[in-house]
Parts: sequence; C-alpha cells; structure tokens
Amino acid sequence: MLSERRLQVLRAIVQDYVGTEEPVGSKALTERHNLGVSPATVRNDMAALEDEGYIAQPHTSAGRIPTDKGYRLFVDKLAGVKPMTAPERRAIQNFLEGAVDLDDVVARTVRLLAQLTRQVAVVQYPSLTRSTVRHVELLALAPARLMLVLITDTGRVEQRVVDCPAPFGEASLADLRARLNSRVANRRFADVPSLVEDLPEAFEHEDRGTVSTVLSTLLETLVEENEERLMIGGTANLTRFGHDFPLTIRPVLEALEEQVVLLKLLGEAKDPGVTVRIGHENAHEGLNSTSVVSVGYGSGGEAVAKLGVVGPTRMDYPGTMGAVRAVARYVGQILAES
Amino acid sequence: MLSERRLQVLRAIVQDYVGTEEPVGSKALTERHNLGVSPATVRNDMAALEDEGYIAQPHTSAGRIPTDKGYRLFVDKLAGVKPMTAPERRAIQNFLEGAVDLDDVVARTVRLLAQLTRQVAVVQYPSLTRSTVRHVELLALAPARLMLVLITDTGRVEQRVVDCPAPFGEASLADLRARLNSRVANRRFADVPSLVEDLPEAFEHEDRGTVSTVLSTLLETLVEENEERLMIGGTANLTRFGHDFPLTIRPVLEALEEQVVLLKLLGEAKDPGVTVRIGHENAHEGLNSTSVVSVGYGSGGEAVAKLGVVGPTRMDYPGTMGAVRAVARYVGQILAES
DNA sequence: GCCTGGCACTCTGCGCGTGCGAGTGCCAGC
DNA sequence: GCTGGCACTCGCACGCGCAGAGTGCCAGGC
Repeated sequence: MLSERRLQVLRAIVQDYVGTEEPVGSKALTERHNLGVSPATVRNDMAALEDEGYIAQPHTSAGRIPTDKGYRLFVDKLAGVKPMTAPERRAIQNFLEGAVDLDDVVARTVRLLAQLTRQVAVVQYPSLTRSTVRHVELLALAPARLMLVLITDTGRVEQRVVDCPAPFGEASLADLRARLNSRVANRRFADVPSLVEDLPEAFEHEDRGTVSTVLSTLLETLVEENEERLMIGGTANLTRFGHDFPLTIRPVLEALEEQVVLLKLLGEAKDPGVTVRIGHENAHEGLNSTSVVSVGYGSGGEAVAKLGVVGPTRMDYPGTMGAVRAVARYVGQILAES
Repeated sequence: MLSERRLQVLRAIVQDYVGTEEPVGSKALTERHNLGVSPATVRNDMAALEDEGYIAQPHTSAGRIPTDKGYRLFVDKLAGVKPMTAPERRAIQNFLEGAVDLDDVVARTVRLLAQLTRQVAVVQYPSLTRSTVRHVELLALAPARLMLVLITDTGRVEQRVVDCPAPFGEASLADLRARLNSRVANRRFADVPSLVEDLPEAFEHEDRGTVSTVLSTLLETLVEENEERLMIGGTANLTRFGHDFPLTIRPVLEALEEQVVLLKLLGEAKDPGVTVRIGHENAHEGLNSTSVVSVGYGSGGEAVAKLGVVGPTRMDYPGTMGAVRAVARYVGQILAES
C-alpha cells in the first residue's frame, strides 16, 4: 500500500504532465505543489512509484510520466469528477435546445462534446431496444408488398419493405394497422414480442401468413443491432495529440471509421456512471494510446444509448468526465421533452 | 503558346512528382522519360514553364514542382481519365450490390471510394429535389396533430409533425391521404407544388386550414436544403498527406467537419462530367492545398446527388477521376435497380 | 527511521560548422 | 535551336560540444 504522500506525488505528477505534456521532475514538483518535503524525498517516492509501475521514465535522466496503471489509480482514487460551472451548464442547455429533430440533437451533441473537451466526440443514436413505440404504420406498395414504418419516442424512424406470401386486402391492412397500434403504441420494445404473439389468430386463415411475416419483420427491426448508428466529430482535435504525428493518429483515425469498433467500445462500458478506459484497457489496438470516457444517456431514467470522447491517455480526466456527464444529462432532458 | 515538347516536359514533371513526392530535376526527367533531348534543353524549357507560372522551385537549386496552374493545364490538356480495368469494375459492382438499404449503399460507396483512391471520400445522400415521391403517409398522433411521412424512390424517408389549426377527422384524413397519393405518387418533387395547389378546394371549409398546413409542410420538406446529408470516410488517408503534418491536415479535418462547406464544395461542380477543383480554386481556405474531384450520380439519367474525393493537389488525377467516375456510374445503377 | 542537502553521473536537445550532392543558370560551340 | 561543360548556390545530413535537467546514492541531522 502506498503512503498518503506518495499518492499525492502521483496526483501531482499526473496533473503536471497533463498540463505541460512534458515529463515532470522532482524539483519542478516541489516548486509547483507544496508537498512540504524536499526534492530528494520526492525522488525516493518516485523511485517507489516506478517500482510499483505507476510511473515511468521515457529515458534515463528524464522526468517521469504516468503509466496507464498510474492514470487508472488517479482516476479511481485521486481525482473526482469536476462539475461544470453554472454558466457552462446554461450554455450546454441553450445550445441543445435549439435542435429541431433527432439528427440535429445528435449533431449538436457531438459538436458540443468536441468543443468542451477539445477531443474527439462519439455519440450513439438513441438505440431502439430501450425505447418505446410511438406508432407503427403499414402502407401497401403493391398487392403483395407492404412497407412497414416504425416511429419511436426518440423520433427515430425505421422502414422495411415486406414481401407477403399472399395478396393482402385493404381492409385486412387497416385492421392489422389498428390492432398493431392499439397493442404496441407507447409500449417498450422489449415488451412488444409478447404483446403481438397471438395477433395472427385474430385474422382469416389466408391472411395469417402475411400477418406473421409483418410481425417477424417488426420484431427483427426492433432487435436489429447492426442498424445502430453513431456520429463522430472533433477529429481535428487529434492534431493536438502529440509530436510524433502520423504514427499516433493514423490508427486512431482508422479505428474511428470502424463503426463496429466504436459501438463495441461504447458498449463495453457497463457502469451506470461515467466509465473510463485507459490506454491498453481498450481492446482495439489502434486505441492503445488513447483513453475513452463514456456514459449512457436516455430520455427517462434509463440509458438508451451511449456517448463519450476519445482522447490521449494524457487528458484532463476530471474535466472530461464532468463534461461528458453534464452533456449526457442535458441530452437526456432534451430527448425526454421532445 | 507552349511548344509541344514543353507540354510534354510539364506532363513528365507532374507524373514524376506525383509518383515520388519530390521536386524533380532536369536530369532525372531525361532519364525516366525519353524526351529525345538533353537535360540542358529541358532546363531551358523548365525555365520557360516557370516564367509562365506552371511550375515552381521550393528553393533555389532544388527541382521543380507543379503549381496549381500547372496541374490545371495537366488536367485540362495533358491527361485523360484513366478507365478502370475490368476486374476493378467487377469488384466495384460486387461490393455495391451487397447493400441492403440506402444508408448501406452510401456507406459502401464511401468505403469503396476511399479505398480505390486512397483519399478522403465524400458522398452526398441522394437529394430530394430531383427524385420522385413513392408514397406519402399521414398518421394521426392526436386529434389536431398529424405526422407526415414522405418516402422517396431512392428509399429515403422524411417525417414531420404537423400541428393542425383544427381537429381533423379520421375520414378527412383518409380522404386527404388518398387524394395526395393519387396526385403525387411517382411524380417528381419539382412537379409536386403545381399538382397539389388546388387540393384544399376539394375539402369542407373547416378542414381547409389543416389541408393547407399539411401541404405547406410537405412542400417545405421537399425543398428543405439543410436536410441534405453526407457521409465521409477515409480520413486516415490524410496521414499520407505530407511531411509537415499538423499544419496541413488540421484545416482539412476542420473543413471536412463542416457539412455546409462540403455541400457547397460538391455543389459548385456544375459540369455534367467529372469536375476537378485544384488548390486555390477551392473557395474554402482550409482546402487550399487540396484538390477535389467530384461528379454527379443518379438513379436514372439525371444526377440526384454528388460524390467525390478530397486529396492533396499532388494526386494521381487520371486514376482518381477514373475511379470517381466509375463508382458514380455503378452507384447510379444500384439506385435505379432498387 | 525518515528526511535532507550535496555530489557525481547520464542523457537529451540544440546550436554550430562542415562537406556533399543535387540542381541550376549561363555560355560558347556545333 | 540543341548540347556539353562549368561555376555557383543551396539545403541537408552529420558530427561535435555544451548546457541543462534530472536522477541515484550517500552521509549527516532531526
């Protein structure tokens, strides 16, 4: 177990390194933070911290920089979440309130996050699985061809073309439309399967095939995961990453283009609160020198999707966590209102 | 007017520079291209080309590199469009045919373009203004609140909530829905306004306000320009841009995040064929050291949207133009089929 | 026992001077 | 109008030395 002072030394190292981007030495530490001890003492502590793997030297006779493990300890034990100031919160709220539709909400959120954190922002569209159905619409495109349109409470619209096994009359269509809506409107997606299970039985024998097809298409749409979309922004902030450019940002840009990778990344965060994954904790190789700060957000109490930022492991964790948390909270509010 | 040989020298310079990324000197030129003359002669030609502003020296006693003006001449007079090979064309077709919906088509197109050209790809979603209406659907959300859903032939779905001035009965709704569709289905957006103009007159006086409101919402949706979306990809290719990194790519990344800028950029290309805008020809400052190769594409004979790539002015123009043209052609085919 | 000041050592980064090579411009000759 | 030759100009890579920052260790003091 590390002594209290050593933890303070680690905290000071992280703070200084994040601020200056340069390895920090014992002397500079004692000057900037009043630790109440001399550089020599700090050096001993640093040696101990290095033995434990919390900090490292880029090369002999340079200052120390935190390791992933060091950042982890910092985030878990040494730093809180820095709350946004009141003016900041107002600005967030104002900016998000101007949104006109779901796309706009997401777009604004991305922009906002990128600006606040000066990092790359990733926002997942509100996912289907947790939301509720606002309306289901059925249109006849042809006698044996329907279009199914699903409208969710978060304003998302999904459409699917359904090829029917047999022609489906206008009357049956109206009937199905009405029955469907009376059963599933304002119900949660998760509840839909059991609610529509017995619907085919209410129809004439010749229509049952079509009804079943429509229902299974509907259920497929509900669970469809690969339709999960996300938006990213602030990639220009990658240019502030480091000095050794191309090598560092190339894999990051590549990873950011893989929606799958990003969705997995956000999905991994199970915590109800803000989740931080540091450096090698990220499964994807290209992101081994980045940290991901993410959190769920939702229109009610429940999380329907995630958002977060990707930045260098050397980032301002308290500030970033604060910004991410605040933005998530306000997006949730906006979604609940609309 | 430049002599034939001088044009050849310019062409050789462009080709070599694009290949090597290094200023090209007179000796190297005569070695790689058999111009039939000595380096000294080439030097005279180069001096002339420099006087005319087609090439420049980064510094005294270095080789020459083409200027924007030089590239312009090269593109206009000296280079054709390099057609794709048969296997390449097949690969494009196969890749695009796997798409399941519009989003997927666009996503695949972006990927493909980025891979083929090894540059940043930009694809605009098929725009509304040129396409036709497949179906208009009206749903009652509340007695005086409707949802208008517009489905286009390119598979795009737009929805709007309409607040009515007065409650609108189920019968009137069905009536309006039927009339609307019989008039506008399969008609081009541009024709819709004149086709629905007199619709309110067919309704009872008390419903006319609502009908007008619905119609104006529909028309707004049709012309809505800010709803134009686009997708970009291949930003990782920016890392191959040059040596002087952060400075060069930062503004480019920033520009790429401004949808407005990109839409304008693509919109500027008026030509029916492939359009090339080189360096300072791009209005946006951040793109002054890039070239944009773009072309319209569409499901029928007509262009409904644009796509293109953004890359360094030092790019393989014939190859890029060929790839862009080929991809546009096949996307058009795919859209027409679906 | 822990902290402290001192000291010798190590390593990086930077400025400077040098030599090399690539490329040019010009000129006289064919 | 083309060619070969020649002197000249730069930029760049390399090597050197120096200063500065930082460390580890040790002996002494609270």
